[in-house]
Amino acid sequence: MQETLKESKLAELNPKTRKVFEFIESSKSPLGAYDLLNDQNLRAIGFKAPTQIYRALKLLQDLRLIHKVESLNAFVACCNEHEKGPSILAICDNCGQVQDIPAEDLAAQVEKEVGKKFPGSKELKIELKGVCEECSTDGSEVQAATAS
Amino acid sequence: MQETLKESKLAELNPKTRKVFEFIESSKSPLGAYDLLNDQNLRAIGFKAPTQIYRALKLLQDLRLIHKVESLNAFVACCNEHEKGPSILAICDNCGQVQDIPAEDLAAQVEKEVGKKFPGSKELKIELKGVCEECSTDGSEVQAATAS
DNA sequence: CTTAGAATGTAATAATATAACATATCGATA
DNA sequence: TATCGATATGTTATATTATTACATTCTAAG
Repeated sequence: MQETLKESKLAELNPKTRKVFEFIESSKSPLGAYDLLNDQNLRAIGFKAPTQIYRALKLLQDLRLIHKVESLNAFVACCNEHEKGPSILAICDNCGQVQDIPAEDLAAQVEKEVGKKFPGSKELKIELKGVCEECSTDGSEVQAATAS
Repeated sequence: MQETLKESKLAELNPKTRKVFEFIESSKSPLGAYDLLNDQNLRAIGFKAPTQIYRALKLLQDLRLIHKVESLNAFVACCNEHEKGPSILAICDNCGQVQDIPAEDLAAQVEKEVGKKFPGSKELKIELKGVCEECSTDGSEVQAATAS
Protein backbone atom coordinates (compact mmCIF):
# COMPACT_ATOMS: atom_id res chain seq x y z
CA MET A 1 0.00 0.00 0.00
CA GLN A 2 2.78 2.44 0.80
CA GLU A 3 4.21 0.77 -2.25
CA THR A 4 2.42 3.40 -4.28
CA LEU A 5 4.22 6.15 -2.41
CA LYS A 6 7.55 4.46 -2.78
CA GLU A 7 6.90 3.98 -6.48
CA SER A 8 6.12 7.65 -6.86
CA LYS A 9 9.33 8.59 -5.10
CA LEU A 10 11.29 6.28 -7.35
CA ALA A 11 9.66 7.84 -10.38
CA GLU A 12 11.21 11.21 -9.44
CA LEU A 13 14.70 9.80 -9.55
CA ASN A 14 17.01 9.81 -12.47
CA PRO A 15 18.17 6.39 -13.59
CA LYS A 16 21.53 6.63 -11.86
CA THR A 17 20.17 7.61 -8.49
CA ARG A 18 17.56 4.91 -8.81
CA LYS A 19 20.31 2.42 -9.46
CA VAL A 20 22.05 3.48 -6.24
CA PHE A 21 18.81 2.90 -4.39
CA GLU A 22 18.39 -0.51 -5.95
CA PHE A 23 21.83 -1.53 -4.83
CA ILE A 24 21.19 -0.47 -1.28
CA GLU A 25 17.77 -2.07 -1.24
CA SER A 26 19.00 -5.37 -2.57
CA SER A 27 21.89 -5.60 -0.14
CA LYS A 28 21.54 -7.76 2.94
CA SER A 29 23.76 -5.43 4.91
CA PRO A 30 24.32 -1.68 5.00
CA LEU A 31 26.54 -0.31 2.26
CA GLY A 32 29.12 2.42 2.60
CA ALA A 33 29.56 5.15 0.02
CA TYR A 34 32.73 3.52 -1.24
CA ASP A 35 31.11 0.10 -1.41
CA LEU A 36 28.76 1.68 -3.91
CA LEU A 37 31.45 3.65 -5.68
CA ASN A 38 33.57 0.57 -6.18
CA ASP A 39 30.75 -1.56 -7.43
CA GLN A 40 31.37 -2.52 -11.03
CA ASN A 41 27.76 -2.01 -11.99
CA LEU A 42 27.71 1.54 -10.68
CA ARG A 43 31.09 2.27 -12.24
CA ALA A 44 29.70 1.02 -15.51
CA ILE A 45 26.87 3.53 -15.52
CA GLY A 46 29.21 6.41 -14.82
CA PHE A 47 29.91 6.79 -11.11
CA LYS A 48 33.53 7.75 -10.98
CA ALA A 49 33.92 10.08 -8.02
CA PRO A 50 32.74 10.10 -4.41
CA THR A 51 30.80 13.34 -4.89
CA GLN A 52 28.46 11.67 -7.29
CA ILE A 53 27.66 8.93 -4.83
CA TYR A 54 27.23 11.36 -1.97
CA ARG A 55 24.89 13.47 -4.05
CA ALA A 56 22.74 10.48 -4.81
CA LEU A 57 22.78 9.41 -1.17
CA LYS A 58 21.74 12.88 -0.07
CA LEU A 59 18.78 12.84 -2.39
CA LEU A 60 17.70 9.39 -1.27
CA GLN A 61 17.93 10.42 2.37
CA ASP A 62 15.92 13.58 1.74
CA LEU A 63 13.23 11.45 0.14
CA ARG A 64 13.44 9.01 3.04
CA LEU A 65 14.14 6.14 0.73
CA ILE A 66 17.26 5.32 2.72
CA HIS A 67 18.64 5.94 6.21
CA LYS A 68 22.20 6.56 7.22
CA VAL A 69 23.39 4.30 10.00
CA GLU A 70 25.54 6.83 11.80
CA SER A 71 27.47 4.39 13.90
CA LEU A 72 28.52 2.44 10.79
CA ASN A 73 28.84 5.26 8.28
CA ALA A 74 26.67 3.21 6.00
CA PHE A 75 23.27 3.24 4.40
CA VAL A 76 20.20 1.00 4.47
CA ALA A 77 16.91 1.08 2.61
CA CYS A 78 13.96 2.50 4.45
CA CYS A 79 11.33 -0.12 5.25
CA ASN A 80 8.75 2.29 3.79
CA GLU A 81 6.27 1.58 6.53
CA HIS A 82 6.60 4.98 8.12
CA GLU A 83 6.18 8.23 6.37
CA LYS A 84 7.25 10.56 9.16
CA GLY A 85 8.22 9.06 12.48
CA PRO A 86 11.58 7.78 13.61
CA SER A 87 13.06 4.35 13.06
CA ILE A 88 14.97 2.12 15.33
CA LEU A 89 17.94 0.93 13.35
CA ALA A 90 18.68 -2.42 14.92
CA ILE A 91 22.21 -3.48 14.14
CA CYS A 92 23.13 -7.11 14.57
CA ASP A 93 26.71 -7.45 15.81
CA ASN A 94 26.73 -11.04 14.66
CA CYS A 95 25.56 -11.00 11.05
CA GLY A 96 25.89 -7.30 10.33
CA GLN A 97 22.35 -6.88 9.09
CA VAL A 98 20.36 -3.83 10.07
CA GLN A 99 16.60 -3.76 10.52
CA ASP A 100 14.66 -0.56 10.07
CA ILE A 101 11.88 -0.77 12.65
CA PRO A 102 9.28 2.01 12.68
CA ALA A 103 8.78 3.56 16.10
CA GLU A 104 6.28 6.37 15.79
CA ASP A 105 5.51 6.34 19.50
CA LEU A 106 9.05 7.02 20.56
CA ALA A 107 9.20 10.55 19.25
CA ALA A 108 6.64 11.66 21.82
CA GLN A 109 8.41 9.71 24.57
CA VAL A 110 11.69 11.36 23.73
CA GLU A 111 10.16 14.81 23.63
CA LYS A 112 8.70 14.15 27.03
CA GLU A 113 12.08 13.12 28.41
CA VAL A 114 13.93 16.14 27.12
CA GLY A 115 11.10 18.42 28.17
CA LYS A 116 11.84 22.10 28.10
CA LYS A 117 15.59 21.53 28.04
CA PHE A 118 15.24 21.03 24.33
CA PRO A 119 12.02 22.43 23.01
CA GLY A 120 12.82 22.38 19.31
CA SER A 121 13.10 18.74 18.28
CA LYS A 122 13.55 18.20 14.59
CA GLU A 123 15.17 14.89 13.82
CA LEU A 124 15.48 11.81 15.95
CA LYS A 125 17.88 8.96 15.30
CA ILE A 126 17.83 5.77 17.31
CA GLU A 127 20.40 3.03 16.86
CA LEU A 128 20.42 -0.21 18.76
CA LYS A 129 23.24 -2.74 18.77
CA GLY A 130 22.78 -6.33 19.74
CA VAL A 131 21.78 -9.53 18.06
CA CYS A 132 18.87 -10.17 15.74
CA GLU A 133 16.27 -12.88 16.07
CA GLU A 134 17.83 -15.15 13.49
CA CYS A 135 21.26 -15.01 15.06
CA SER A 136 19.98 -15.44 18.59
CA THR A 137 18.09 -18.64 17.79
CA ASP A 138 20.65 -19.91 15.37
CA GLY A 139 23.13 -22.56 16.36
CA SER A 140 25.57 -21.26 13.79
CA GLU A 141 26.16 -18.10 15.73
CA VAL A 142 29.51 -16.68 14.78
CA GLN A 143 30.15 -14.01 17.38
CA ALA A 144 31.90 -11.98 14.75
CA ALA A 145 32.42 -8.76 16.63
CA THR A 146 32.58 -10.14 20.12
CA ALA A 147 35.17 -12.85 19.62
CA SER A 148 37.76 -12.75 22.39
CA MET B 1 26.96 12.50 45.06
CA GLN B 2 27.65 10.56 41.89
CA GLU B 3 30.64 12.81 42.13
CA THR B 4 32.27 10.09 44.20
CA LEU B 5 31.85 7.60 41.39
CA LYS B 6 33.15 9.99 38.81
CA GLU B 7 36.08 10.81 41.04
CA SER B 8 36.89 7.16 41.41
CA LYS B 9 36.81 6.70 37.66
CA LEU B 10 39.09 9.66 37.21
CA ALA B 11 41.48 8.21 39.74
CA GLU B 12 41.99 5.16 37.50
CA LEU B 13 43.17 7.28 34.63
CA ASN B 14 46.71 8.13 33.83
CA PRO B 15 47.44 11.86 33.72
CA LYS B 16 47.29 12.09 29.96
CA THR B 17 43.95 10.40 29.58
CA ARG B 18 42.62 12.52 32.42
CA LYS B 19 43.76 15.59 30.59
CA VAL B 20 41.82 14.51 27.50
CA PHE B 21 38.74 14.13 29.66
CA GLU B 22 39.24 17.56 31.17
CA PHE B 23 39.41 19.12 27.74
CA ILE B 24 36.22 17.48 26.66
CA GLU B 25 34.48 18.29 29.90
CA SER B 26 35.44 21.93 29.81
CA SER B 27 34.39 22.42 26.22
CA LYS B 28 31.04 24.01 25.49
CA SER B 29 30.66 21.97 22.33
CA PRO B 30 31.60 18.46 21.30
CA LEU B 31 35.22 17.97 20.31
CA GLY B 32 36.54 15.83 17.49
CA ALA B 33 39.59 13.63 17.85
CA TYR B 34 41.63 16.04 15.79
CA ASP B 35 40.43 19.04 17.76
CA LEU B 36 42.06 17.35 20.72
CA LEU B 37 45.13 16.24 18.82
CA ASN B 38 45.77 19.72 17.55
CA ASP B 39 45.31 21.36 20.89
CA GLN B 40 48.59 22.89 22.02
CA ASN B 41 48.09 21.77 25.59
CA LEU B 42 47.65 18.15 24.61
CA ARG B 43 50.55 18.35 22.15
CA ALA B 44 52.64 19.70 24.98
CA ILE B 45 52.03 16.68 27.18
CA GLY B 46 52.95 14.26 24.43
CA PHE B 47 50.02 13.58 22.14
CA LYS B 48 51.54 13.39 18.71
CA ALA B 49 49.56 10.82 16.78
CA PRO B 50 45.86 10.09 16.27
CA THR B 51 46.19 6.61 17.76
CA GLN B 52 47.06 8.05 21.12
CA ILE B 53 43.97 10.22 21.14
CA TYR B 54 41.75 7.40 19.95
CA ARG B 55 43.10 5.13 22.66
CA ALA B 56 42.30 7.68 25.32
CA LEU B 57 38.85 8.25 23.84
CA LYS B 58 38.18 4.51 23.83
CA LEU B 59 39.06 4.25 27.49
CA LEU B 60 36.90 7.20 28.43
CA GLN B 61 33.96 5.75 26.52
CA ASP B 62 34.40 2.35 28.16
CA LEU B 63 34.30 4.06 31.55
CA ARG B 64 31.29 6.07 30.42
CA LEU B 65 33.01 9.31 31.18
CA ILE B 66 32.30 10.48 27.64
CA HIS B 67 29.89 9.71 24.82
CA LYS B 68 30.55 9.73 21.11
CA VAL B 69 28.06 11.79 19.16
CA GLU B 70 27.87 9.56 16.12
CA SER B 71 26.25 12.03 13.81
CA LEU B 72 29.00 14.57 14.48
CA ASN B 73 32.00 12.28 14.90
CA ALA B 74 32.70 14.10 18.11
CA PHE B 75 32.76 13.55 21.84
CA VAL B 76 31.00 15.06 24.84
CA ALA B 77 31.36 14.53 28.56
CA CYS B 78 28.83 12.28 30.22
CA CYS B 79 26.52 14.12 32.58
CA ASN B 80 27.30 11.45 35.17
CA GLU B 81 23.72 11.24 36.29
CA HIS B 82 23.15 7.80 34.86
CA GLU B 83 25.27 4.80 35.53
CA LYS B 84 23.71 2.39 33.05
CA GLY B 85 20.80 3.59 30.97
CA PRO B 86 20.88 5.39 27.65
CA SER B 87 21.22 9.09 27.04
CA ILE B 88 19.48 11.35 24.66
CA LEU B 89 22.18 13.42 23.03
CA ALA B 90 20.35 16.59 22.15
CA ILE B 91 22.24 18.48 19.48
CA CYS B 92 21.43 22.15 18.96
CA ASP B 93 21.69 23.05 15.29
CA ASN B 94 21.93 26.68 16.26
CA CYS B 95 24.70 26.90 18.85
CA GLY B 96 26.28 23.50 18.37
CA GLN B 97 26.05 22.50 22.00
CA VAL B 98 25.04 18.99 22.95
CA GLN B 99 23.15 18.05 26.08
CA ASP B 100 23.46 14.60 27.58
CA ILE B 101 20.02 13.86 28.96
CA PRO B 102 19.55 10.61 30.89
CA ALA B 103 16.64 8.53 29.66
CA GLU B 104 16.53 5.32 31.63
CA ASP B 105 12.90 4.67 30.72
CA LEU B 106 13.53 4.63 27.02
CA ALA B 107 15.51 1.42 26.96
CA ALA B 108 12.44 -0.55 27.97
CA GLN B 109 10.28 1.34 25.47
CA VAL B 110 12.69 0.57 22.69
CA GLU B 111 12.91 -3.09 23.62
CA LYS B 112 9.15 -3.22 23.54
CA GLU B 113 9.06 -1.68 20.07
CA VAL B 114 11.58 -4.04 18.57
CA GLY B 115 10.01 -7.00 20.32
CA LYS B 116 11.15 -10.39 19.16
CA LYS B 117 12.59 -9.03 15.94
CA PHE B 118 15.65 -8.12 17.93
CA PRO B 119 15.83 -9.99 21.19
CA GLY B 120 19.45 -9.25 22.09
CA SER B 121 19.68 -5.53 22.75
CA LYS B 122 23.03 -4.42 24.05
CA GLU B 123 23.66 -0.75 23.39
CA LEU B 124 21.22 2.01 22.61
CA LYS B 125 22.14 5.36 21.14
CA ILE B 126 19.65 8.17 20.75
CA GLU B 127 20.49 11.43 19.03
CA LEU B 128 18.10 14.30 18.63
CA LYS B 129 18.69 17.34 16.46
CA GLY B 130 16.86 20.58 16.93
CA VAL B 131 17.26 23.70 19.00
CA CYS B 132 18.03 24.00 22.67
CA GLU B 133 16.11 26.02 25.22
CA GLU B 134 18.53 28.90 25.26
CA CYS B 135 18.55 29.29 21.50
CA SER B 136 14.80 28.94 21.17
CA THR B 137 14.05 31.75 23.61
CA ASP B 138 16.96 33.84 22.55
CA GLY B 139 16.49 36.78 20.21
CA SER B 140 20.02 36.35 18.93
CA GLU B 141 19.15 33.15 17.15
CA VAL B 142 21.59 32.57 14.35
CA GLN B 143 20.11 29.73 12.36
CA ALA B 144 23.59 28.51 11.60
CA ALA B 145 22.84 25.17 10.03
CA THR B 146 19.41 25.94 8.69
CA ALA B 147 20.21 29.15 6.85
CA SER B 148 18.74 29.10 3.34
C1' DC C 1 19.46 31.49 -30.72
C1' DT C 2 21.40 32.60 -26.23
C1' DT C 3 21.82 32.96 -21.76
C1' DA C 4 20.82 32.03 -16.65
C1' DG C 5 20.29 28.45 -13.61
C1' DA C 6 20.36 23.74 -12.37
C1' DA C 7 22.39 19.42 -12.75
C1' DT C 8 26.31 16.58 -13.52
C1' DG C 9 31.24 15.62 -14.13
C1' DT C 10 36.05 15.86 -12.51
C1' DA C 11 40.06 16.69 -9.66
C1' DA C 12 41.89 17.64 -5.60
C1' DT C 13 42.02 17.55 -0.77
C1' DA C 14 40.15 17.51 3.95
C1' DA C 15 38.65 14.99 7.94
C1' DT C 16 38.19 10.79 10.45
C1' DA C 17 40.04 6.36 11.92
C1' DT C 18 42.89 2.12 12.09
C1' DA C 19 46.83 -1.10 11.25
C1' DA C 20 51.26 -2.57 12.02
C1' DC C 21 55.17 -2.56 14.27
C1' DA C 22 58.71 -0.63 17.77
C1' DT C 23 59.93 0.50 22.38
C1' DA C 24 59.30 0.95 27.18
C1' DT C 25 57.39 -0.33 31.76
C1' DC C 26 56.58 -3.43 35.28
C1' DG C 27 55.42 -7.56 37.89
C1' DA C 28 56.18 -12.42 38.59
C1' DT C 29 59.30 -15.93 39.29
C1' DA C 30 63.54 -19.02 38.18
C1' DT D 1 68.99 -10.06 40.34
C1' DA D 2 68.03 -11.53 35.63
C1' DT D 3 64.88 -12.33 32.19
C1' DC D 4 60.50 -13.37 30.63
C1' DG D 5 55.94 -12.22 29.33
C1' DA D 6 52.27 -9.11 29.53
C1' DT D 7 50.49 -4.62 29.15
C1' DA D 8 50.90 -0.01 27.96
C1' DT D 9 52.69 3.57 25.16
C1' DG D 10 55.06 5.56 21.09
C1' DT D 11 55.63 6.03 16.06
C1' DT D 12 54.90 5.61 11.19
C1' DA D 13 52.18 4.71 7.68
C1' DT D 14 47.93 4.09 5.53
C1' DA D 15 42.94 3.24 5.09
C1' DT D 16 38.38 5.09 5.07
C1' DT D 17 34.91 8.58 4.81
C1' DA D 18 33.44 13.08 3.14
C1' DT D 19 33.69 17.75 1.15
C1' DT D 20 35.34 21.72 -1.66
C1' DA D 21 36.08 23.92 -5.77
C1' DC D 22 35.71 24.36 -10.22
C1' DA D 23 34.56 22.77 -15.20
C1' DT D 24 31.18 21.18 -18.33
C1' DT D 25 26.67 20.10 -20.01
C1' DC D 26 21.84 20.43 -20.16
C1' DT D 27 17.55 22.80 -20.23
C1' DA D 28 13.91 25.99 -20.09
C1' DA D 29 12.69 31.11 -20.46
C1' DG D 30 13.11 35.15 -22.94
